[in-house]
Amino acid sequence: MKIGDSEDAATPGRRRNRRGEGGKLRDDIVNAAAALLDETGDEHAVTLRSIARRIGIAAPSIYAHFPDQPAIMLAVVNQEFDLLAARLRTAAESAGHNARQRLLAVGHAYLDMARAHPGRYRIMLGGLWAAPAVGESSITQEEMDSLGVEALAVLTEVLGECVAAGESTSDDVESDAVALWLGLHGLAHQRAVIRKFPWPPGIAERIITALAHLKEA
Amino acid sequence: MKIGDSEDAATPGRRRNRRGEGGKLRDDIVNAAAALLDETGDEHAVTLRSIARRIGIAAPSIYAHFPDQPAIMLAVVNQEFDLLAARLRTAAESAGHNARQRLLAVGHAYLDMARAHPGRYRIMLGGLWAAPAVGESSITQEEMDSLGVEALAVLTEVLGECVAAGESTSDDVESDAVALWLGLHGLAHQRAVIRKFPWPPGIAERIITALAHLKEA
DNA sequence: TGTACATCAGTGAACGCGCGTTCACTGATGTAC
DNA sequence: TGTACATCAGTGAACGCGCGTTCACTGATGTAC
Repeated sequence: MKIGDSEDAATPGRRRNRRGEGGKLRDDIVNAAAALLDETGDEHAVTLRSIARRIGIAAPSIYAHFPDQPAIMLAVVNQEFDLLAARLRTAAESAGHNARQRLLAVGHAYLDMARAHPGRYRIMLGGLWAAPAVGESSITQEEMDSLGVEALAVLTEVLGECVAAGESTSDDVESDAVALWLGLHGLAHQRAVIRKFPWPPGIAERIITALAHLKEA
Repeated sequence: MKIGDSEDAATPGRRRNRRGEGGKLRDDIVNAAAALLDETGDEHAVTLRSIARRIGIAAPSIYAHFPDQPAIMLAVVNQEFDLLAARLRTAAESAGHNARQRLLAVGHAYLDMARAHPGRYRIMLGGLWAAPAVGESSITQEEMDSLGVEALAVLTEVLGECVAAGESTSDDVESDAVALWLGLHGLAHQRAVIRKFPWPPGIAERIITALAHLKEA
């Protein structure tokens, strides 16, 4: 390599996929985008060129898999929401049969996921790619609407169990599940954004028990 | 003007400030930045050039008033947090002497402010300019830390009044004020970001009464 | 009252950068005969 | 079994764009004498 060479492809470790395995690059692209979100927390840092650089491909190669940048973001966010729903379900299952413990486990699983990947979480629930992207890009309204549904369903489910078990005095499980989600989100989001705030100890339990109308322990 | 002329300065309406009044441009810059946030919701849309275009000045003129772009963002956010605290105080005063009504008024004032300017709100509380900007730009840590303090103080105050009046069963006013703020923020932020969600009717009261531990009406 | 001058409030051209996107292309690999 | 060929999985150069930032400058306005 001569001095002065400058290429977009920084990591030469990558080998071209074999015939029929071209689809693997799609996963590499989505994972690279997620990693860039983790590092920067900024959706604008996820450019075709930054993704290409990180994987070690040429930028135009991405066009074989995604029509535009918002499509990549949607793929990341979709994957992340699926993962979130799965984590919440796992948390509920692992927590046993006590309704109150199941609900607390789900709430903490939500917060843990946000804390593990603040940059990703910030974009998932607060990304600008959301609203204005529809219409100007390849993203459809249905794809947008279906995003958080699964996760909210898990919350609604465990809250309903609490009511059935006499642990919660909620008079409207659907509405209180939304309220609970918003409270969790408020905490998760501000933790992801500011980090230095002197959070009161037990703030998570405080929010969950209040919004879920749990009886005193 | 000849055909083919192309200038950055789009609005020729502006007249140069008189001697000694150069500082007026500073306010114009901050207001233009806030207006750009309202229109786009995107901090990256607030560039030196877009601000200059909107005011009708040349981009380099900004350097006389701000050292860099983050400094402009901080000025906007500072102004907005001051305005928020003032609105919350006004809401409490206008609501009379009933502690419960004062708290509800403050909560709704918070939500109203977010709803009136979603783009601004999103950046104020979720902007990326926040954490990583310190150190790399002209923004100091003290400036960051002092941002939401006033608004939270108002919430703490009216919640304390509710406890004193026997309207709230909170056992820890400081912590519950933070919890209440986070619940309000969760709702305000998601409303600012997604907008199409079928919010349950009365979701705001539901969140406020639960987190403030208000007794049943 | 008149005039020279300092200063204030900006301007306009230019630079290098990273970006999305296009275009013609290349070279390894599997397949038909 | 050997070989020609189609196709797959990409490449590399180039374009125009908006950006932050620099630099030397300009022209109106208030002030000192």
